[in-house]
Amino acid sequence: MNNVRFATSLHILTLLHLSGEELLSSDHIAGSVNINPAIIRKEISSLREHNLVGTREGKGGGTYLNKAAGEIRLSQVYEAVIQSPLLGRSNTPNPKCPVGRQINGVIEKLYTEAEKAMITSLDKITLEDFAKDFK
Amino acid sequence: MNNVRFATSLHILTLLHLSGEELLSSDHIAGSVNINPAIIRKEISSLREHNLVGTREGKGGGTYLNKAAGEIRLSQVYEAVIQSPLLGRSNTPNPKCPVGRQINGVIEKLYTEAEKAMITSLDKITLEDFAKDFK
DNA sequence: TTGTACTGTAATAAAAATAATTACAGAATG
DNA sequence: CATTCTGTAATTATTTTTATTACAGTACAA
Repeated sequence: MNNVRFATSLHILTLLHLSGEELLSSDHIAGSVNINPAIIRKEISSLREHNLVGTREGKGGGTYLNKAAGEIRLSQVYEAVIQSPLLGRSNTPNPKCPVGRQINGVIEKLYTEAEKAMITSLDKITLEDFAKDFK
Repeated sequence: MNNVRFATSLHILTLLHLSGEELLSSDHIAGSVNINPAIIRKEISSLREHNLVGTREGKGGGTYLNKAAGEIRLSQVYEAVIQSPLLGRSNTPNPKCPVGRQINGVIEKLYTEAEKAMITSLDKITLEDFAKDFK
């Protein structure tokens, strides 16, 4: 996962949490994250698909947390954002070689285990916990 | 880490392990992984810096495991290969925003924890264990 | 009922990361 | 000293990721 999406989503969610009831516009969020509002809206789109946030369109619209911060686990944020295997891609090895033929299966099993360990650690942390580190 | 390096290194090490005492050339390995020999040599270079393998130059040369497969933990392979944060990069947020100002620190702490959980799971598996899945 | 301020989304372009290729000097062998 | 390897750098190509632009659609509120 060599991108910035997880960090961006955490940033968005933190802002929403700390802003209480107030809806935040993508422009406002973009100003804090320091990236383009269209990217923020796209990211929010993923978060919304995972029911972590809701949005209201039109004038005065914006985004809000769809559940209490204590109910949002960082593992859910990870799930909303992940698109490629945590530990990287695979090769397309030579099927004529016994190792080449089997390695992707073996690697996938390994990666699944390792990712699970990571997700378990994220699962213990809620957005509320995360936000407590901001003074 | 959206690249293929971990998979490549695992492949290399598995071949070396299963080939016993025999030195393997980068050409031979490249044939099984199905990538360019120069990339294999570069990858081997990292593994060698981490003392996982040794190489002999010149005619008849090649690469060999530098320790017993049971002594090589997959966490070490990960360390040899990792170059960017497991969970992705950070933004360069707006320092005028309280959240923007602090978030990279908070994220780093989180990422470190999550990565540690993942590494712990890799640490339990040796190359020997890994290779047992090949029939 | 119309102007304004939002979102959603797609299309495109730009930048960055990754992988592949090529080349060649140097090492060890026989 | 020809051959077969490695090490490494330079270059190019490819893929991924991010940024930009544009505009239709929604909702509010005057």
